[in-house]
Amino acid sequence: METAPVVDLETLRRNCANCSLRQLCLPAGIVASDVERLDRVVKRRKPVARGEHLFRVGSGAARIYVAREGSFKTVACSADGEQQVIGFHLPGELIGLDALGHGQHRCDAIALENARVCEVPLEELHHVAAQVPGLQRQLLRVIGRSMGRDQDHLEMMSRRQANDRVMLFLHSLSQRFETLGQDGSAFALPMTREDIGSYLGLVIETVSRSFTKLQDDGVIAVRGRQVRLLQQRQIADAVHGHALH
Amino acid sequence: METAPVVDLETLRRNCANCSLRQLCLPAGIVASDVERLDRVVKRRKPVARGEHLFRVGSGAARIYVAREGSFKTVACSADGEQQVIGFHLPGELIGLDALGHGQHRCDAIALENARVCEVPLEELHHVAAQVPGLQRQLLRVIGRSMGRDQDHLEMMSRRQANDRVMLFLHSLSQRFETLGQDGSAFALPMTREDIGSYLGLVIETVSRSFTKLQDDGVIAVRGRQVRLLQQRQIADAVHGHALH
DNA sequence: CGGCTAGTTGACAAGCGTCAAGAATTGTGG
DNA sequence: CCACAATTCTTGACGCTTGTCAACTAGCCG
Repeated sequence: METAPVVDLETLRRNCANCSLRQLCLPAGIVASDVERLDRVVKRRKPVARGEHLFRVGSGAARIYVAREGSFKTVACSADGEQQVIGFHLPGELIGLDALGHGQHRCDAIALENARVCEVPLEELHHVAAQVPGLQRQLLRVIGRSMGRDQDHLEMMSRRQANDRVMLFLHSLSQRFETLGQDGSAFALPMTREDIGSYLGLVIETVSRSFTKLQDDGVIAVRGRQVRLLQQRQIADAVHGHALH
Repeated sequence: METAPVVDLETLRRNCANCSLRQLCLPAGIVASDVERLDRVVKRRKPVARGEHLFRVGSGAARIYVAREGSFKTVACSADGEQQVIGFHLPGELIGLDALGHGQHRCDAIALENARVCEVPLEELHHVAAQVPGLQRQLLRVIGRSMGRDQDHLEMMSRRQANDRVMLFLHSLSQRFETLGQDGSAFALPMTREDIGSYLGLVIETVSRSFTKLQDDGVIAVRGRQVRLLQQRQIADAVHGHALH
């Protein structure tokens, strides 16, 4: 058996240049020869099993991660052990930016399903970015998009009605799935109701009741983690602040 | 009268190298000669009057700003005109990062008092950062700190009790004033109760009641916008999640 | 002095958290 | 492949916090 070709294929498939997410990720808008330079500093990591930590609060942050397959949650922990989900990370989205400010992670990152990540050492990224003009710009762009998702999250939290929060949440997920080229009107939630509740500042019972209410109103169809958005119009209206009664 | 020396003094005072905020801002950790290169691309702007907009939703973002004197709020607007304060910006803190993702501002920035800002054109900043190794790192650091404040905000919003939100808010402000070398235990709020309410997801009446309650409990002393933190210990406990009854 | 905005306080009710029980789904070992 | 356990999720009843509405007070500036 010839193993060499298999290794080559594997390597090729794992290159930034051949990655299906490259348009969303750091290589976007960078010429091929420069992508290769970026590629050399990116480490492809072993799969992360469901429930496994990618990093923990307090650990130093010499690198940032990109979800490659599967999704993650980031969880901030109070001193008393109370936890709060502060972000979900779908493929192509950055993980670990929370440590940029003071060099230590402020949250745990946990895989919601069996997943893979790319690992980018910050020091080497800086080195390449100094030489590749587009990379620095693209880095700020993906960081900016990450901040945009955080702002979306904040806008969910600012809604007083649980139903509105849940609708905004579903809308946001829908958009992100569509960005990934997937169906934004029907998808499987990668997280539990508990995670959703923590993320939205609601208890699990309220999340459950909201799903039921939205289904009764014909806005969505839910069965377990499978969700279908039936009245995207009504959801979009809620997103833009028009009251829904 | 010799006007020339006056101009020189003015210019000197306004340089990054002589700025009292330089340790918190982009020049931190950069050697003098490189600070000068940064300095050349930074534009010192006219004062921004209280209530005046620094930028508006939808406007393109070729630059980022640093509050220099006075503070700002950023306000996200739903389509129906409902507004939500998503951030406060004290001197030394960045404003305008919300446009990094898609090139358009997602919020209005409004001066809370008569203020001044420094204006940094992004394109030229990239140019300098590519040549000054420390600047790129420092840029990510200040962006990271900005994200850290956003995370603090999220943690306020995730508290269920209005009192906890207000205490976390006061604690956060206190820390930020101390970072500026000011007294963190007694300060003047630059924003209205309405702004605080919007920022914390509470109505103005609830904010008012929380202030009164905290004062009755001897945790703080409030008189209008003047606040004094009396039991920092109790506030710190609330921050770390220990219940306060 | 008078008008305006900002802030405070009270009464009431609605929405959500809490507690409790049960149903549905997933995982595991025989 | 089934049975059983462990999660995960749903539903109901009840009470409390907070939003809503309203009236009033305190500052501020012309």
